[in-house]
Amino acid sequence: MSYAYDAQEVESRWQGRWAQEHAYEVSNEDPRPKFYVLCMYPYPSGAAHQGHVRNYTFGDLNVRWRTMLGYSVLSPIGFDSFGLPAENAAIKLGTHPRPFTEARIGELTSSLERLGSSYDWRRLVRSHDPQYIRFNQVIFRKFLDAGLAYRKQAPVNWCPGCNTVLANEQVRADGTCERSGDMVVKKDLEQWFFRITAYADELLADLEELDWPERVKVMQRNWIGRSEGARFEMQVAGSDARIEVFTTRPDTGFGMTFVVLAPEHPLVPELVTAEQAEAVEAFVERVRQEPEVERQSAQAPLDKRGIFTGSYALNPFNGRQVPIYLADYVLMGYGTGAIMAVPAEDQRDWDFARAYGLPVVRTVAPPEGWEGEAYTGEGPRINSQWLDGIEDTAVAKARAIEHLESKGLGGRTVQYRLRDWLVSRQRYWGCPIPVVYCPEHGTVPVPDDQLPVLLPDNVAFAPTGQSPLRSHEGFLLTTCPVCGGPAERETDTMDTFVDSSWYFLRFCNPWDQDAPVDLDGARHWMPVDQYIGGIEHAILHLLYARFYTRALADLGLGPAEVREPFKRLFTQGMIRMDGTKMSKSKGNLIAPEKYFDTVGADALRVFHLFVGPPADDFDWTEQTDKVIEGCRHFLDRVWRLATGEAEGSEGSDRAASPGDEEVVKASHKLVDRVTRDLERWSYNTAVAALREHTNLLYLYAQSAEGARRETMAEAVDTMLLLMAPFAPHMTAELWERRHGQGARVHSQRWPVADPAMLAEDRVVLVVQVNGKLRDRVEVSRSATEQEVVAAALASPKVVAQMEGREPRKVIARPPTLVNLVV
RNA sequence: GGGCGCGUGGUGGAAUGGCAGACACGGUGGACUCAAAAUCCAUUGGCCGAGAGGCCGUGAGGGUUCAAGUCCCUCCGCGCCCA
Repeated sequence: MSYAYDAQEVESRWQGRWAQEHAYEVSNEDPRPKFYVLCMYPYPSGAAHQGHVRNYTFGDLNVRWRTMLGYSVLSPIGFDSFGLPAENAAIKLGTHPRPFTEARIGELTSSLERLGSSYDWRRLVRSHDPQYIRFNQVIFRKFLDAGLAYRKQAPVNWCPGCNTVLANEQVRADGTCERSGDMVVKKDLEQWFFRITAYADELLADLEELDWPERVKVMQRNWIGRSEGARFEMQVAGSDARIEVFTTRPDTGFGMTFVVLAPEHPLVPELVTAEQAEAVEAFVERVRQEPEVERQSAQAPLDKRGIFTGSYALNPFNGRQVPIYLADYVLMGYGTGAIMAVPAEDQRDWDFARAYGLPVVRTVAPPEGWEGEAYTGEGPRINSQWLDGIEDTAVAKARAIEHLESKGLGGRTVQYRLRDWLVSRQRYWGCPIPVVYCPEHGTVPVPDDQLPVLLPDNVAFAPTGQSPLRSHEGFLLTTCPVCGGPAERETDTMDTFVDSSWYFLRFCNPWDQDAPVDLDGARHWMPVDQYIGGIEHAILHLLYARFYTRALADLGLGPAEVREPFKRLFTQGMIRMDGTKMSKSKGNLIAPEKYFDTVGADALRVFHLFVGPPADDFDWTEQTDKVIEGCRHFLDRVWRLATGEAEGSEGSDRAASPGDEEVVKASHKLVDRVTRDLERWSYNTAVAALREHTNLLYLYAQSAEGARRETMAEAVDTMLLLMAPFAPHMTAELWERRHGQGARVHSQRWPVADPAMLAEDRVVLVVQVNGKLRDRVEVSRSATEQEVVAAALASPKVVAQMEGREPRKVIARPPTLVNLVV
């Protein structure tokens, strides 16, 4: 393979210059309009993989383009450097997570630099830095003071593989850990939570105004899961006990023919009759062993999944006694842990009723000829006394709620699926939770002047189910900040999603020593104007960050007006191989280094931009290397044009001709096309336009009259400007060679197309007969309806198709289309 | 089961309701070369035809429209999210 230029030499030289010239360092006092571009900061797993390359190429393109548009662009980078992989590696290799992590950061940094990414490296933030730990802990303490952080005993998701608790979001739909793949089990433990549910309504409502992919908004909406309904109490027959239930369909209350409780429900012992005691106990014990997902996935036959308690409740609508059952699919953690079962209008209740021979009473009349089972649609109420005949479900719901309120049994309520965020982890490599337990004073936060609480280095990493910090006495044993008496430190660390929930605020002024977030800096730069990352963070990270930004604003730790962190979000597609995501654990990573060493970073960048829509997944195949070669080939063609190496590309100083004019017009069209494509994130078509234009310039250079020197020079300069965000090294080199020492393509203004040059005098008129293309005729741009129809009818091909018939109808869209209907 | 998205040449993909397949990868042919590589040029959806040209064609079927890859309905397949 022989190339037109030495990519390695050119690229490393320009990377050196950009660093030396501080090209992408920005000041908070910069008077230009601001633009904040951010790629989700990476977990440092070592050298970059193609997913990183894609992500950071998109980011860098935006940074360089926005800069050329005249913005003061904030482009920071950091590392999400706490987390399990480093600790697992430490256990496996006998090293310490810190040097391990820092070595991986070094490798990833090198990859990012070799890619040509432009960052303000002075603003680097790493989650494991003592300063970052300190501010993480300051925020935690403020949350604690404000009641946003609290500790409680809770059944939690425990991953036996990772030896730690997981957040709901980290458990996959099949009940396995998203990290290790082990089956997650339930454990009752004392855990720390953040009260994200306090913001549920706001997090839901504010999604509306975000310029985010609709798909991501839908996922967040579903995750928050707001449902309006009623909460009410039911009396247990022959007892003082009351069962509280939540339902979204209070209007179907007359159809409640039984009640179902979660097996863990605290009233269970009280409700179970002597005859049923043994069977219920066995049932409850069995359910306790089942993972939550299996309980909900409805695989096992239903008649094995529930049991009668022997007791009855009173239906508050009609006063009838209904049996009380337990079933594994009712969960204590959601709602009240008890449901009113209406088999006629709920399919799962229907199935349960069938399995246990329970009655079904329809309260909404299904349409004529309904042969289905449960009916959840609209229809007049029946069998419902004072609700009978009402067709509007909303009205019926309101009446039912009024009834409950008037009887003092309950009322309207809003229920969320969203749970509070469980943030404690029984692992070492994370931010310590800054709390001390004193026998006298209980839970005491570590005062600010004693922060940060840092991780000790000399710990044993054997996974025991307890944090390694627990066995480190020097860390564990401390004194109470209040009384000075002996006390123990909290040994759990924070979920790493805590670290990534506010790093974008820290970037605004990472030099501030006094507070996590500098209010002036955040006011200047926030919100992030363009956030770029993977769809896999659609729920977790993005929701937590939105919560954090609001909580910080409310506590005065962030600017009050900054409540949404990410104005615009772009979620890039994944790189896949053989149908699965590329990842280190699957061993199918393709390192970019081999491409840096051969075709160069610019070619790899152009490849990622060219190969398909940025939002779509891409399958890496055996053919991919060929496509990357092709991108290098394209760059070589541009290089040869720009250096005069391509045949005829220098041009001659002849007088201007109509052919030159066409080239000038094509350049203006190119500016227009590429600019619009960048605005709509259509990088693949932008590259296609650039390649098309290159092909055109080659033909121009080799045309009979030859290229005109000035015309060619302008056309090539325009190309270089447009390509500067795509292939920064090559364009920087060519620009300097063409414009002299010190000339910088990335400091130029982005070109603007002259609208007058976009309009052609002559256009192609498409002539259809009965909607089928029959001919193309050239007409004037200003051709009238009469003129285009006349031109169409004059075409010999059209005359042949018409076979002497008169058009029955003529559709004319001058000057581009005529359709003759016969 | 529910919701959302997607099905276009051998391959990746393009196409504000108005010329389907831009731009590439691969293939074929040519120029250059002793030869090859590299480079440059041409050609490349299928079928029929010597050619001019014609017919068919965007997962399947139907509909709306002068005109449908694009809008609507049904079905099939794939993916994602929630169950």
